[in-house]
Amino acid sequence: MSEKKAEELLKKNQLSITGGRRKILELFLQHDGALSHGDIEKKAGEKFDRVTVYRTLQAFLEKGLIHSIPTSDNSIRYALCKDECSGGQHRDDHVHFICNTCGNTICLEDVTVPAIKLPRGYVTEQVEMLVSGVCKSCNR
Amino acid sequence: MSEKKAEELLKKNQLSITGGRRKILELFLQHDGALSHGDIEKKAGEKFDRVTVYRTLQAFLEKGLIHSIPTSDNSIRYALCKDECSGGQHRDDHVHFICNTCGNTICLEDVTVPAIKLPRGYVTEQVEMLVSGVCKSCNR
DNA sequence: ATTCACTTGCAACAATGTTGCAAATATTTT
DNA sequence: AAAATATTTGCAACATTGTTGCAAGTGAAT
Repeated sequence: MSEKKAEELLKKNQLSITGGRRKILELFLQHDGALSHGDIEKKAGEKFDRVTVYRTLQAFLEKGLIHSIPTSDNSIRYALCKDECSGGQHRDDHVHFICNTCGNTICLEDVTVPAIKLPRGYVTEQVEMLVSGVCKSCNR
Repeated sequence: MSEKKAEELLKKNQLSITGGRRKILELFLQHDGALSHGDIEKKAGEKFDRVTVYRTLQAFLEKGLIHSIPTSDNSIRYALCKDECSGGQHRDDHVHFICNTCGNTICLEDVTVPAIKLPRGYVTEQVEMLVSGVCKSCNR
C-alpha cells in the first residue's frame, strides 16, 4: 500500500530506490509519529545493517524528506516533512509534542510556532517548540 | 572567587561538598552559557573520572541545580537554574538560544516562552523553546 | 578522633556512532 | 537486453558515549 507512495517520494527526491530506503520510508508513512534511530532498527527487524539506517536517515535529512526533532534524552527523533517541504527550502514551523505517558513524539502540523522577539543583537534563524504532556490518545 | 558561591549552592541543595562537585559547579558559574557533558570533561582537564561527571550532573539535575536543554546533535546541554529554582519546583520558562556561529547555547532569562494553545485532547505540562541563529557576541 | 554515610575511581561492559572498502544492487548507456 | 557506470549496502574494525558493581577514599556527624 504505502510501498508505492514510498517509491514516489524517493523518486521525487532524487534518491535511488532500494529495499532499505523503501522499507524505512514505509515505516515513517505507516507510523503516525516521529521515530528515533533505535525505533527504526527495532521496527525494521534484523533486515538492515545499523550503518545503513544511519546513512539512510542522513540521506533523507539532506534531501529534506524528514526533519529532526531535538530531545532531552540523547535520541533525536525524525519525522516526515510535509509534501511542500521536499522541494528545497523547508517550511517546518509546527510544534512538536512529546507524550510523557506513551513516549511518542508527534508533529502538530496545525499548531504554528509563535513568533518571538529576542533582545537586541540576536538574529533568529530557526525556532523549535517542544511541548510535553499527555497526548490525545493517552488522555481518555 | 566562585569557589565560595559554589559551596553555598551545594550546601543549599543538600549535596556534600567534594572537589568534583565544586569544580563542575564552578565551571557553570564561570562559563556564561550551557555546557554539554563533553564540554565539562574537556574543561575540567584530566582531573575527574568520566563516571563522576555523569553522576555529578545527574545529582545536580535531581536537586534542580541545573536544567537540561534538548539539542539536535545528541549532546544535551546543561545550564544553571536561577536561584528561585533550587528550592523545589522549577520555574524554568525561558527561551534557549543556540548560536550557529560560535556554537554556544545560552539561556535567555528575560525571554519568556509564550503560551500555546493545543488541539482538543492534549494536555500541556512543559514547554521548551529553542531558537537558533546568531548571538549577540557573534553579531558584530 | 572515630564512626558512618556518601562519593569517587576503576574495571568491565553495553550501546551508539563513524569510516574504509569490497561486494551487491540500481541506474544509465549502448 | 546486456554491458558499463554510479550508487548503495554490509562487514569489519574502531571511536565515542553511557552504565553498573564494587572496593577504596573522602566528607560529615558523633
